[in-house]
Amino acid sequence: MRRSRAFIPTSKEAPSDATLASHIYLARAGFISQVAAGLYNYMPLAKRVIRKIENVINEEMSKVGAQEVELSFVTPADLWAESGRIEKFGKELLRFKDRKENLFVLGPTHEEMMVDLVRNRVTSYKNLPLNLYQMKTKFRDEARPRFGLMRGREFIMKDGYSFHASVEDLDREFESMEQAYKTILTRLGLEYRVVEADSGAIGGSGSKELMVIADSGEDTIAICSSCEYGANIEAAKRSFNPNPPKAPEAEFNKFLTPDVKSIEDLAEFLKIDAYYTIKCVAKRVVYEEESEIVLFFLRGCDNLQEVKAINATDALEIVDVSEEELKEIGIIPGFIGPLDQDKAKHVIDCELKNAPNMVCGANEKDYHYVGVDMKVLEDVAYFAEIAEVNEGDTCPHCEGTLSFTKGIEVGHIFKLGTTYSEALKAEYLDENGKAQPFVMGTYGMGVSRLVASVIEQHHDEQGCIWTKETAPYMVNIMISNIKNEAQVALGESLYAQLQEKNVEVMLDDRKERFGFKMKDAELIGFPYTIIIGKELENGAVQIYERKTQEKQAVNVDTIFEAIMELV
RNA sequence: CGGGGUGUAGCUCAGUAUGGUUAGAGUACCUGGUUUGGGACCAGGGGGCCGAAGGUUCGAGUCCUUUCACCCCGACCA
Repeated sequence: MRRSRAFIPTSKEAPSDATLASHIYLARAGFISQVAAGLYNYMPLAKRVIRKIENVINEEMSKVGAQEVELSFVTPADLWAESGRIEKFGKELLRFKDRKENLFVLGPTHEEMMVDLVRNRVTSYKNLPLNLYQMKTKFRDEARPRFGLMRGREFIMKDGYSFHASVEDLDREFESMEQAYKTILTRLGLEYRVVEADSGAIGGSGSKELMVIADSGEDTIAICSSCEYGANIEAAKRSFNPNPPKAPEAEFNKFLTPDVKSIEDLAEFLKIDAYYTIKCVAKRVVYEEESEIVLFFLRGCDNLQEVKAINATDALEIVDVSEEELKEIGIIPGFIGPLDQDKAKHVIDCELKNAPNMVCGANEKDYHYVGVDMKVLEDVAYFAEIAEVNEGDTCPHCEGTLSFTKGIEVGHIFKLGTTYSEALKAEYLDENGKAQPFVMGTYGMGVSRLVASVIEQHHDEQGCIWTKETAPYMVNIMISNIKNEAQVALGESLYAQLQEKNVEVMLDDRKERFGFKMKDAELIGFPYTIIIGKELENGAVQIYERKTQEKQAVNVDTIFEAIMELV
């Protein structure tokens, strides 16, 4: 492409609202332009990057036997009613009626559509397994889209779905897809981590997220210092503390603790470690039809993990509750304890099961119990994992310690089991001629989010630094002075030669000054720029590598071979 | 969905407290000239329903009411 003809509106100024590097540079370098909240136009450069990422995905998918399809973007609302997700998704589903008053939704994901496509067409175990996927625009009417391509309402996702006759076969496919996804991210030049994730409302027996490591990531992940373990903080586990602080020794006793309400005060007042205190987090737990106050008890040194709390209570959501609401039902904030607690339902963190030497509220103003042995509640209370892991906690799989880092969720793979096939009555006949629901897996990867992720990981103050597999053009040929005939002649000849070799090449033939064109090339982020300039008189040109910002002199006679070596 | 903020030239923003010539700057764009190794300079030029609708006033970018959009924090997010 000739730069003079290219539609690449670069700008010195970033959009006023852009905060992320990927948003700023993709906008400034003329890749994307915003249309409305969470909606972006992809301009030629972005389109090329997207296509390159899609090609990598396609190649890896075809290696593992997945087949590409494309389902319609507009989906009948009936299907969503059939699976029950029309309520679950709520306002995120963009709904509308056609001229015949039929209700449709723009597809936010395609489980229902894919099951509908396969049911009654694949009817025998002999035709399983089957793995179908598509690259498709998705639409989710998010409450708060943000961060450019990172969290748009409209975005491109690769979504794949597999169908199996057994859980074992699903496990095999899941493993194969995890490997394929890892290969894809490695090829794209991304540093990532595969982590265990919360399966959430979609259910299923397992899910893993592929996280691109970046400070700007919206997810917190816990990773082990010595083994491969990594997990989203929503799902992260830990081992019991192998070296707990020294336990306070006391006979079971009600103890006067005037005005001591917080865990810090309590630990200070009794001169004990917060590890031996029991904290209560009161929340309102919301179900489909009703809501109620639930008391969550955990160690004073821990915090409630809301996703775990939701899973433990089967709730739709959990919201804060005021002290007044607690007093109304006879609960005394600051002195809430699990013993003889009959005012509200409660959930106790599983680590407190059988824990001795604890201190907790006595459900009476200004009193705490000391010397509590939680064993007394062993058979009567509901224990569940509700505590959030802390940095420094012990890995659940080895002796290592956990630390936190931020990640961008670019992939999520699920073992769905039969959730959707049962809901949508999608069945096949097994060896005995008996109808069985498909065992399913689903595998998502955010294509447009990957575009942003590459830049989050690969940029500097000058702009984008594309990796080889993602670059919109591999080589930029810069003619420093367009009035110099020798420079133009060499530029044109190299341009033709590289095109001949199918190298993706840009020829900067604009009538601009050297500095302007360099800044532009750096902002866009071509991996290599061939600078044809003053040194041409002495038979030399330069190769500028974007990543290192180094210029290397090359003899004119060998420049073609030199650049072919690099690309 | 709660809290906050912003809408003026393609883009980034002044101007709005206290209403008053023809609404400004930088940048981008067009013309001409100079310049040609780090977003260069000089001269000239085009570009605006001041988010929208009502209202107050002799007069509204500026005051009042309504509304829409976008952004930020949080909640939410297979």
